[in-house]
Amino acid sequence: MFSKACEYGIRAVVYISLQSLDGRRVSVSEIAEEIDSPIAFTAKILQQLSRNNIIHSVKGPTGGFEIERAAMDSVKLNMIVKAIDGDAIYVGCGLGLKECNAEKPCPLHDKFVDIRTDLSKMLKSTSLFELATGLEVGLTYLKR
Amino acid sequence: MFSKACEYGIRAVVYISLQSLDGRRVSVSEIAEEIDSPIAFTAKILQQLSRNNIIHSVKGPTGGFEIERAAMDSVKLNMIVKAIDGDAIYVGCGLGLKECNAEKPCPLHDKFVDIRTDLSKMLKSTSLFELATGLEVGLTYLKR
DNA sequence: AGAATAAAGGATAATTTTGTCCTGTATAGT
DNA sequence: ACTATACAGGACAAAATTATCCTTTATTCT
Repeated sequence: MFSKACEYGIRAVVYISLQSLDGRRVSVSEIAEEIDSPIAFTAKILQQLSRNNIIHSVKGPTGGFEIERAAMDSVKLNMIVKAIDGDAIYVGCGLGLKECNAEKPCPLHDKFVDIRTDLSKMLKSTSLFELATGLEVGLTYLKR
Repeated sequence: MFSKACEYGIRAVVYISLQSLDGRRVSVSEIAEEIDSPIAFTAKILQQLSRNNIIHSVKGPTGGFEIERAAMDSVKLNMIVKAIDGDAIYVGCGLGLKECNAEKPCPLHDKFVDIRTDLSKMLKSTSLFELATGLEVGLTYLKR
């Protein structure tokens, strides 16, 4: 569904959110450790997210990644997916046709639209804060 | 969502179904031409589908691929997806965790289960016949 | 039997995705 | 100013996916 990069990205951002709720800035190595992801690859993904203003990075000692409390509400999953995987998941045809739309639909078009609308709604309505608090309360997990 | 291989596979099988409804057996080159896919790669995928008894292949002159009328009803999309992409799409965690289930869910687990249940239902209930007849009537398209 | 046709299958290549390593740059603390 | 820390970014490597080519096998038709 999502690329590996996107999976790591979401996990990383949720972990950063969780720590930012405690006022803690976190380093790439801590993130990679906690979400069980390859460290250098994770660093690349965090760069992308930082460039897209989804997370905030601070260089130097005591530096690391953080995310403002307000951003945890305003940043939804779809923004993270879009920053990493682009909008292929929203736009592309399920059967890979270049030209596929209501006028000239592929055999799966209508059924796909339904699924994708649901997925899209879910991603657009799920905030980082929601995901981070689930973790905080111990309802959900990020590792393994 | 699906791999390229799977996209080609579905398109190919739908095209074969359409032609089989007319009693026509089709060659790899005709299929690749009609669904706009790389011919040799398509051949590999058809091999897989043939080994999985989803389509029937006949060697030699007048040979090619075909699918029985009864199979068009019994073969659902999920069987094709499974034959090509395996069951990762049904089983795996949305965030890539190895261990993710109702006991120890990832932050997205519940929301993902919903989406995937819908996708799964759709694939399990969509037959080749249904897709092929949509094409036949000119409601849907396979190319471009 | 021989020639032509079409799938099967092995080997290999190109591309994309995933992943690593190393140098540069900013910053905090002494 | 110096040193240590941590992100930024470029170059490179490995693995997976996508794609091609060529030989073999089965079958039909003459």
